[in-house]
Amino acid sequence: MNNPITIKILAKALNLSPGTISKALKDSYEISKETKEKVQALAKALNYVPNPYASSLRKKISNTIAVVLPEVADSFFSQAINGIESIAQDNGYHVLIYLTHESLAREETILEQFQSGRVDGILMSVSAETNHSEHIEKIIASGIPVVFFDRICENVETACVTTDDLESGYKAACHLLEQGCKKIAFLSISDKLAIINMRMEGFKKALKETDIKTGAVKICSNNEAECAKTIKKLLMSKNRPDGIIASAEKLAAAVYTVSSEINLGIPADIKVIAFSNLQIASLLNPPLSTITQPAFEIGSTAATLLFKSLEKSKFNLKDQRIVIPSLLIKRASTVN
Amino acid sequence: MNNPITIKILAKALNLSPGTISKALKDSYEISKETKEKVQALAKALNYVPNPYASSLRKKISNTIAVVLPEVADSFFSQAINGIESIAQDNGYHVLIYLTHESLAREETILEQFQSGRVDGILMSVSAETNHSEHIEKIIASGIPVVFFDRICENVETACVTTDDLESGYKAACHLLEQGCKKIAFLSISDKLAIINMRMEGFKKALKETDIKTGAVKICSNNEAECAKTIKKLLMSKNRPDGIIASAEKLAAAVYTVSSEINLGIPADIKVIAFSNLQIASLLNPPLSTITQPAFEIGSTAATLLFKSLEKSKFNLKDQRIVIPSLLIKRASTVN
DNA sequence: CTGTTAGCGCGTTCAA
DNA sequence: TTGAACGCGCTAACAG
Repeated sequence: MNNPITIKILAKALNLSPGTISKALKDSYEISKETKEKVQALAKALNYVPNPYASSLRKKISNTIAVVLPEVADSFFSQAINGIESIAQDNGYHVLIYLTHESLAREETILEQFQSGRVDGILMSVSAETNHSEHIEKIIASGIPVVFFDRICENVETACVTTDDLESGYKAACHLLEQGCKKIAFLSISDKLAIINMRMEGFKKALKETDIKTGAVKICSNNEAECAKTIKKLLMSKNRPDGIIASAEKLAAAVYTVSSEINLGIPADIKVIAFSNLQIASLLNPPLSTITQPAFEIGSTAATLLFKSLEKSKFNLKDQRIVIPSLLIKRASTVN
Repeated sequence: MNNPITIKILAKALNLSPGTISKALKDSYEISKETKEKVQALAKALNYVPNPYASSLRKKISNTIAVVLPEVADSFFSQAINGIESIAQDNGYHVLIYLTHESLAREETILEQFQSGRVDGILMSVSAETNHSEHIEKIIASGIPVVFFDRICENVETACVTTDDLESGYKAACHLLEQGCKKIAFLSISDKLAIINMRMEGFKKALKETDIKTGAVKICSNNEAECAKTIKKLLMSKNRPDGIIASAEKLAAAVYTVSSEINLGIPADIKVIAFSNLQIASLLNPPLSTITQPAFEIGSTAATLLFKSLEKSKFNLKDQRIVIPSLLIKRASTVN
C-alpha cells in the first residue's frame, strides 16, 4: 500500500543514477569508496529492501526453494522442515511449502507450477499414491534440480537422502526375534511406497535367516478407520501375532489405540516395534521400541545437497545417494 | 536452464501480439471467442505457465503469504500449518515458511525483509522472547496485513485467532481441584508469552474461588536441561505438589521424563494435566488429561481472515478477535 | 569511476 | 477486435 523505497528514489535523493546505486549496494569494485558509503548509509537509514521479484525477473534466479511433502502432521516431517529451514536461512534462501495430502493429482499440479521459475530447486518426499514419475522427470528436464528425502521415487535419477530402510527393517525384525517372537506381523500403510517396501524386504530377509516362516504383511490403508479395522482383526484373530512391526508412526499409534479399546492395553505377550520419531515413545505403556530417523539431519542434508548443486552447476546430483543410518532404540517394560 | 514458454513465444507462434495473448489468457471481453480458444489451446498444449515474478512486479501482488512461527517441532504448529496450507491452496496462494527458533532477533530480521513486497500478508505466532512490537507495527503500517494465531502480541491492533486461554487455564485448574488436589504447580516456559500468562490467570482465578491458596508458578526456561532441573527440584521437594499443570506440550513430556528418571514414573498421588495436542496422550502411563487446541481450525481460520482482508480492502482486521474454544479431555487411569 | 540504455515477462493503457 | 508502447524495479553491458 505504502510505496516502498526503490533504487530510483535513492538515486534521486543522492543525485546519482540508478545503475550506480545498484552497484554501490552490491559493493562493486567499480564504485568509489565514498559513494558506496553514502549510498549504503542512506539505504540503511531509509530501510531500503530490494524488491525480490524485480531482481528474480532480471537474474532468472529466485533464491527460493520448494518443499513438497505429504503432510506435516507427523513428527518426522516436522523435524525435517526444521532442518531444511535452518540451512535455507543460512544460505539466504526462502522456503515455499506445499502439501500433497498423499494425493498424486495434487503433487502433479504443484510440480507443474514450478515450470515458471518460481523456485530454483525442489526438495520432495513423494505421496503414497505416486506410482509414476513423469511429472518429476519433466521438471528436472526443465532444469530445476530435485532432491528426494525420505520417500524417494526410485526410477528418477537424482539425489536422494534416506535412512537405511532395508537395514532398519532387518534390525526391527531381529529385535523381535531376539525377544523370542515366533509370529511377526509387518504393518504397512501402502504397497507403493519404496521406503516402506524396503523396510519390508529387510523384515523378510531377517525371517529367511531363521527357521521362522510365519511372518505376515498386512496392508492397512492410509485411512484411519480402515487401518483400525485391519489392526483390530489382526489382534483378535486366533492366530494372532506375538510381534508387530509398525512401519510408520501412524500405525504405531493405531496399534496402541486399538489395543486399549479391545483389551485395555497391549497384551504382554505381544512385542511391538515401530518406525517412529515420537520422542515420548519411552513413556508409552508398554514402552515402545523404535527405529528412529534423524529427521533434522535428513532435512538439512537434503537441503545442503540442493544448495550445492545450485551454487556449482558442475555438482552432479545424480551421483548422490546419501544414506543416514537410523537408530534402533530398545525400550523394555521396566515393570512387567 | 531450459527457456520456458512465454507470452512472446505464444504470440509469435500464432501471429498475434503479446498484448492480445495476455488478454486472451485472462478471458478478456475484448478478445474474440475464436482467438481466445486458439490461444488457450496452444497454451495448454505447450504447458504454458506464466512467470509469477513478472506478474508480481507488474501487479504489485505476489499471491504469497508468509507464516512466521517459533518452530514446527510441536504438534500444534504442525497441525496449524496443515490448516493454513489447505486454505492457501484453495485460494491460489503460496506459503513461505519462516522459523524464528524463539529468537526475537530472527523475528525482526525476517519481518524486515517483507518490506519489499515479497508477501501480501503474514500469519504469525510470536517468539517467546518477543517483548516489544515495533517490528510488527512497522510492517502493518507499511500496508501488509498481519494476523496472529495462537501466540499473539497484545499491544498490536490486528486480528487474532486464539483459544480461550484464560478459560482453559481455569478449566485445567478446576479439573485438578475436582480430583482433590490441594497443592497445584503451574509450569510455564516463559513469563513473557501472553498466551501462557492468560492460562496462568485462569489458574489463579480458579484457586481464588476455593479456599486453597497453595498454588505456585514455576518458570522453567525454554532450555531443555534447565527445564528438567526445575521439574526435578519440584518433584523431589518435601513440599511437592499433588497437581501439575503443564502449560505447554514440551513441559508435559519433560514431567514424564523426569519422573521416570527419578522414580520410575509419575507418583500416583500426583495428577497432571497439560496443554497439548499430543494425540497419544491417552496412551501415556498414567494417561494424561489435556487441554487440546483445535490447531487445524485455528490455522485455517487465521488464513481465512487474512485472505478476506486481502480480497476486500474494506475488511477491517482490527475488529477481529476470534476465540476458538479448546477441549478439555479428561483421561484417567483405568487401572491404578 | 559514473551514466545511459536496454530488457527480464507481464499487464495495461491508448491507438488503430 | 487487435496492436503498439510503456513501465513495474532491478541488473548488466557498454559508453563516457
